[in-house]
Amino acid sequence: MSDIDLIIERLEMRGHRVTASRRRVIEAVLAQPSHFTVDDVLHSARKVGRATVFRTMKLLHDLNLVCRVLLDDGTLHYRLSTRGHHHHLVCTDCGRVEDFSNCDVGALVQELSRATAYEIQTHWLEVYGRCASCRLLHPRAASIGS
Amino acid sequence: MSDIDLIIERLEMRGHRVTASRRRVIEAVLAQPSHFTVDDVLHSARKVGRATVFRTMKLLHDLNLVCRVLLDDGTLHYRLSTRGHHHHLVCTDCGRVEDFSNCDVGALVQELSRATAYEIQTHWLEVYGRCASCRLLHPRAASIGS
DNA sequence: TTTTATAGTGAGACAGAGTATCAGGAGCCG
DNA sequence: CGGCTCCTGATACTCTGTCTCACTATAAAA
Repeated sequence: MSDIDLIIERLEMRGHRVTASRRRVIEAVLAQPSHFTVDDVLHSARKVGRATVFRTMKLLHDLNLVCRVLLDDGTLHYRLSTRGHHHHLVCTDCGRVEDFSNCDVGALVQELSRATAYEIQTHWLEVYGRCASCRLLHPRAASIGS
Repeated sequence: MSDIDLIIERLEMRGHRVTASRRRVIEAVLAQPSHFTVDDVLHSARKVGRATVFRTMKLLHDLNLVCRVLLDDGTLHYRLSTRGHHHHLVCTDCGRVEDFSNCDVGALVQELSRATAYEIQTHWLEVYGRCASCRLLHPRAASIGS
């Protein structure tokens, strides 16, 4: 079963209608590189209204089929979610994004919960750095200044 | 020396002019509760143009006098930065924000760096939960649904 | 297959956050 | 005090996202 069919099945399971526009948006999402903006999808999925692209992205997010990545510059990107809860390591040069989930945030959160009496619900962690190839191409470049 | 004088001194040190508008914005920032939006400052600092408030907030952020908090609903808030690097624990009911810096993210980042060959530059961590008083007032309320 | 209730759509108006422009005003330095 | 610049405020604009509403198409019943 192809990726798109899996997603469509998930939509049906939740009682959402499978429309032509939704198919087009999902196809566009699947055709994107690792991460992308709503605008990218909008340009890729021709013949679909702007509002519908936003609505569909929100739907996919609600269904945990897609997750958000906050880039260094404050812009919000999306990417297909492969696993459940995980975090992102974003290369500030080329924009490549790695997932990681083998993190100790769980322990930190427990400690924090005990210390503050908060009932921790969720967290958001993004890590920024430069990937191996960018470091080879531009060793320690342009890292001064604002 | 008062808070405002400290900030002004910092401005001067970096070669920025100390203007009446900047004073008014800084006073407004100091008068805010723990966290606030640009809009809050805008309403509090009367007689200062919108653009100038944005410019001054950005300036304060660049000078590390103020830091950003990403709320659960996606809105960006500000707060005075008291220490250097730290993170936020945000109550999703009342919006209260706690700082914490005694976190193990450093170890996580080192491990991550070794595993991925990234040169880690920075990270962004926000934790969301419900604070003790909100849990007392509304025990396990309204946590179902979207 | 036809009907039907209603979820979904698209165009465009709207809203909120932030930036660009530019003439005029105010700081800082000599 | 004079003047070079930085800064300001008004406003137009951009960008992202939401709302509205008349219309359409889906899914399920008949």
